[in-house]
This record gives sequence, structure tokens and C-alpha cells, in this order.
Amino acid sequence: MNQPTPAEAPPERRRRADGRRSRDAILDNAARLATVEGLEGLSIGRLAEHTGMSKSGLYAHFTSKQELQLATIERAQEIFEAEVLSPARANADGLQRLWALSDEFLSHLEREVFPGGCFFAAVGAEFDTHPGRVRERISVFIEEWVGELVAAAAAAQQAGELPADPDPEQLAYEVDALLLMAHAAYTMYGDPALLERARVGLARLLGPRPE
Amino acid sequence: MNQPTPAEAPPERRRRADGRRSRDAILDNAARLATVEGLEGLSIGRLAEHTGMSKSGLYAHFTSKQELQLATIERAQEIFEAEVLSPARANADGLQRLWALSDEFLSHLEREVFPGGCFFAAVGAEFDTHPGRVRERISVFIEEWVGELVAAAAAAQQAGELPADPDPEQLAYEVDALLLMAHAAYTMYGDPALLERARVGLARLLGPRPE
DNA sequence: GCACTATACGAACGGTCGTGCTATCTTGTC
DNA sequence: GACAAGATAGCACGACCGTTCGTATAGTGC
Repeated sequence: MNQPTPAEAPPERRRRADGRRSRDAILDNAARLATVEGLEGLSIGRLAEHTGMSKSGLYAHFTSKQELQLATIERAQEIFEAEVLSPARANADGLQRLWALSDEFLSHLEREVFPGGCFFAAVGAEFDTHPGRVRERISVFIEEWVGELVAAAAAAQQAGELPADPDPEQLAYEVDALLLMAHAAYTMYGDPALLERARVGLARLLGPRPE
Repeated sequence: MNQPTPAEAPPERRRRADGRRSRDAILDNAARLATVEGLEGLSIGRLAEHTGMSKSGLYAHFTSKQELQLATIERAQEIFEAEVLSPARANADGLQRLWALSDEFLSHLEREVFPGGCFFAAVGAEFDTHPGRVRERISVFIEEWVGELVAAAAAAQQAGELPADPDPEQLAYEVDALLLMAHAAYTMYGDPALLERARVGLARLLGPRPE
């Protein structure tokens, strides 16, 4: 009933090179600005001004503000992948990777990859009370991130690098708590000592870094 | 140089009983709605509609939106005092109070005193990148809250209820991290098990509840 | 009970929001 | 080099924003 046939699929609009470049520039700015102004508070006009193009020119790349927000999340996810997940995955599964995930996360805060700290912590706090497609995508990503922590914790336990007592989910929760706190405190006060406190807490939780 | 004399102080406008009642109702709604819509996203019009009065009638109680935001923070602080700090302070200083502060905080999340979780976590995440008087007041309150945790941790250590090893600031940081995580996770997913995880983490940090 | 004034309202302001429409450039394809 | 289509800009819209103003109503101190 009303099922779209393949023939009715969107006609696969071809993209021009300059258009793709513009779109990339827009989303780069959007991902970074959203951690400062918020994903909702970021207006099309200001984003256009900041990108150096007209409001309608920018808007032509998206069918609605919500599509822009979803594309921004996707771009932020790519940045997070490149800056945190990918380097951490270069480490062996288990305790080493768990430490690497934490260290890379804290490093991306310190390097201020996003001016407003962790993108997903920032927009997650904004959209946790706003049901819809945007919130859905954010929460899915957070679940994947937590899953990554849980998997590393479970591997560490199976390798005997960590005691089995707090189950992997609990361990991931406590690690994530320290990372979230580091984001919140460092974004609010800007003092690197507040990142170091998270590292101290992690050492109490995981023991010293392996190797 | 341009120093205000006492005579120039604001003429102490007298308040009527019904006006005070209206103002209280406005701020009650504002404090709760701000955890959902955000302190900036909450518009005068919607707040007025939600309170059952006209936009201009509501606005007459404040000289600007920023004054309304500051008054809202003050009201939220009173609520937090009544729902969390005051009951916790009924406990003896030291480990007992540290546990009470944590439990009362988690309880106020579970009872949904604010629909968007912890007021100061929510608006703190919104304003951490917005310098100004609003952010200043929020950060001052957070410092006071952390100070309360630090003081209780220090007292617990001096009473020999906790090892002296992680200094009180570090201990307070880790406790606060679990509480912040509980707020974020519970607000996003609504699962009480996510509050329980914080309690488990606290037990690993502080040992079992005393008495 | 009267005079005073805090309170509340309706209307309107300049501005910005997201969103369309149309025209004009610019790029890639044959 | 012509031509279809993508990219961008200009303009305008209705809605809502914070804010102001004039005015009617009603609580309070004398």
C-alpha cells in the first residue's frame, strides 16, 4: 500500500564539484558552530554569513533546517571518527584500547577539535528533551560510542587485564562519566587541570596505562 | 567618580500580594520549562501562554529577558536547596552527608523535580559557551555545589571514614561525574537502571552507605 | 471609601527566523 | 561551443521574537 517502487526513487541529483566543496564548508562550520550556539540556536543566516555566502545560496543545499541538522550530525560523526575513534582503534582490543578511547577523547577536548567541547555531549544535552529524528540520530551515535567502550572493557576482562567484578556495562558507564565530566568542566572553566582529574579517575578505575 | 550614593538606590517599588503570586508562578514555570526548552529557547510568549497570562503582563515583572533568566536561576536554586541540599544537610558531616548529597541528587532526578533533569546541568551545558551574567551565576552555583561535595569529602577523610589518598577535590570530581552522567543518561533514555548504575559507582568510590 | 498605584492587557514596533520563488551566473557533457 | 542542469543570489512571505506604550482594572494604605 503506497509502497514506493524503485522507479519512484529520488532521481539521484548529480552534484557539481564546487557545490560539493560549498556543502562541505557549510557542514564544517555548522558542526563546529553547533557546539557553541546549539544545533537549534544556530540560524541559517548566521551560518551563511560565517561561511561567506548568502542565506538562500546556503539553503539550496538542504530541503529544511532539520535536514541541515541531520547532515551536520553526520559531518560531526565523521570528524569524531577521524579524531577519536580511528586513532583509538589502532590499539589492540582490550585495556589498551579502552585507555586509548579515553585518552583520544580527552585529547580531542584539549585540542579543541570542536570549540564547544564534545559535539555529541553538547547537542545531546540540547536535544535530550526534544523528541524527533535529530534526537534519534544523536542517541544512536551515543549508543555506538558506549558500545565501543563496553566492547573494549569486555575484551580487557576476558584477557584478564581487568577484574571481572564490575560488569563491562558498569565499567563503561563509569569511564564515560569521567569523560562527560571532563567535557562539561573543561568547556565551562577552560582549565586543563580539569582534564587531568579525569585521567586520575581513569587510573583508579582501570589501573595504569598498559605497555 | 560616578559612584552611586545610597540616595540614588532604586526606589524600592512596593509589591502587591497578587503580583508576588504571579511572579512566583511565572518563575516556577520558567525554572521547570527551562530544563526542557533551554533558558534561551524558552520564549516570553510561550512562557506566558503556559502560565495563563498575556505576554506583556508577564513581561511587566521583568525589565528584560536576561533579568527573567537571572530570576529563573534564583528560583531554580531555591528549588534545588529545598529538594536536595536541605535534606542532605540534615545528615552528619562527613561520609554520611556525602552519600546523602548523592542520594538526594539522584532522588530529585528520579522524582523529576525538573522535567529536564538537573536544572544546572541543563542550563550549564547551554550557557557554558555564552559568556555573560547568566553564565556567571550558573558557574557560581556549580562551584558552591562542588564546594559542598569537597567539604563533605574532606570531613569524611578527617573522620577516618575514607582513605586520604584521592584528595577531596578529586573525590568530589569523581562523585560529581557519576551524578552528571546519571542526569545525562536518565534524561536522554529515561531508564531508572541508569540511575542505579551511578549508585553502584558511588559504592565503589565511597564504600557502602554508613549506619 | 478614596486616592494611589501595582498589575494586567491589547496593540504595535523593528528585527530575525525558516522557507519559498525567480533570475542569473557557472560548470560539466556532447 | 552549445546546452542542460547545478549553484548562488535577491527578494519577499508569514510567523514569532523581545520590547514598548497607553490604558483599563483592582488591591492596598490612609
